[in-house]
Amino acid sequence: MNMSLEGKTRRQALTEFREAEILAAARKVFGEHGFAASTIEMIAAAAGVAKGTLYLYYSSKDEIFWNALSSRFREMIACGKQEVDRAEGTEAKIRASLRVRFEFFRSDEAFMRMYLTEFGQFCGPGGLHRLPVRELYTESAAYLAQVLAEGMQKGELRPGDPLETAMALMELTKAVFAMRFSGLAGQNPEFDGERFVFNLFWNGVKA
Amino acid sequence: MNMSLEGKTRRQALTEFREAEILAAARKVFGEHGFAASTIEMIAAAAGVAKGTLYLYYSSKDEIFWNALSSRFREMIACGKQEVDRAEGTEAKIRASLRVRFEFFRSDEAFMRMYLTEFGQFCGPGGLHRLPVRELYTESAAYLAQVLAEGMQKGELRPGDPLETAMALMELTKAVFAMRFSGLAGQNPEFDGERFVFNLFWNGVKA
DNA sequence: TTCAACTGACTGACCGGTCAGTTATATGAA
DNA sequence: TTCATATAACTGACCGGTCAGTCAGTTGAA
Repeated sequence: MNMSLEGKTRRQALTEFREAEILAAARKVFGEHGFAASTIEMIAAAAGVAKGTLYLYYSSKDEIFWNALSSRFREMIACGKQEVDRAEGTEAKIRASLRVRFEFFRSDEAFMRMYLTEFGQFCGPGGLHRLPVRELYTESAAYLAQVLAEGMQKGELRPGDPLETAMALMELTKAVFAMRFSGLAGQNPEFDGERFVFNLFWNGVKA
Repeated sequence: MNMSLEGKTRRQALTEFREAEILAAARKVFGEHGFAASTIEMIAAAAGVAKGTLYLYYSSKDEIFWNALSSRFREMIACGKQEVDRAEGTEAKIRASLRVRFEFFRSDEAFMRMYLTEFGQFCGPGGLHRLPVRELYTESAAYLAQVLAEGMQKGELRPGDPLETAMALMELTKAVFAMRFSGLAGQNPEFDGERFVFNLFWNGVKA
């Protein structure tokens, strides 16, 4: 974080730093225990502040959750769009999109765990409709769907519903991380999740 | 339910019926609101009994949850195993396994919603490790993994980790239902989820 | 001295689980 | 069949613990 941009006082910079600290703590706690089992006090403790301080920055548990998840998620979407634009050709664009997602998840375990444990929940039929999680999810699928639609148009990909296919790829990625982190599968250190997902998505299982 | 089997009094039959009623109500409520947001009183109301009555049949909210989910899930596993055994050849076995899953989800929306909203959650890193959900999940993947392993052996399928691949298929199935029911995609009535999942899994997206 | 930042004891709502009391059903003697 | 008794099934007010959110008081930088 650049803490000395012109136009920002030391105070403002400290405030932003504190906000980022709180959100990082929130991701850690929410990722470890899930939304319901996480308490405001756990988050405050993880951030090294008192309970009341959180309410100087955010007005509710929901808002902390939403900011913790969406801020990082939006970074991931932006980065994904950029890399996809940079890549040439359908296959390379799909690989780029996968690479960004794997890198974000690998480099920020708290974020990944939070996404794994809570995102599906919130998007699903019983999800917290009070939060615009669905829009975020849709947005992250949309640019990938665009790539797939063009690939289908050109005849490089089998015809099908691009949005549905894009979401399937995202869910496949999620599944691989979920298996790894829940200890259900993918424990072999030689197992390359990114390669596995791409191969399955691109070629299927048939020999 | 056969309520007049020899050896069962009217009482016993009614008791079993009541138990089933409670579990069905539990699936409905848990599926609609998720575990944390569902209260014992909501379930009691849905079952048409008082709060205390639930505790005559089950000893805790956890136990109700576990019975509601696992009883139906085990039926699905048993049915899947049977159909897979009956089918001949790798492709037919995979199709059979998919068909059973789709049929169970389609025929019992409450169960499907409960599975969608809560299963991943419980298996995941932040999951309720106090419940043996993971074992159930592993078991449901294992027989499919067996089929895939044999297919790989025979050279009909690309080589790979069978368990990982089996779980990927299960997650793909889940994803399709989740999209449909969350209204995010797959809304076109002509969209055939079962066909979509099989094609993607079998052939991949590449033309 | 000023005041923004921070604190943590406190409040009120909520909910899982209990249990003393009520109702429904079965039994069997008259 | 009728009534008395026993017991199983059920009820819902209540209890204790938890936790999101508040606010009067404290701290420390400028």
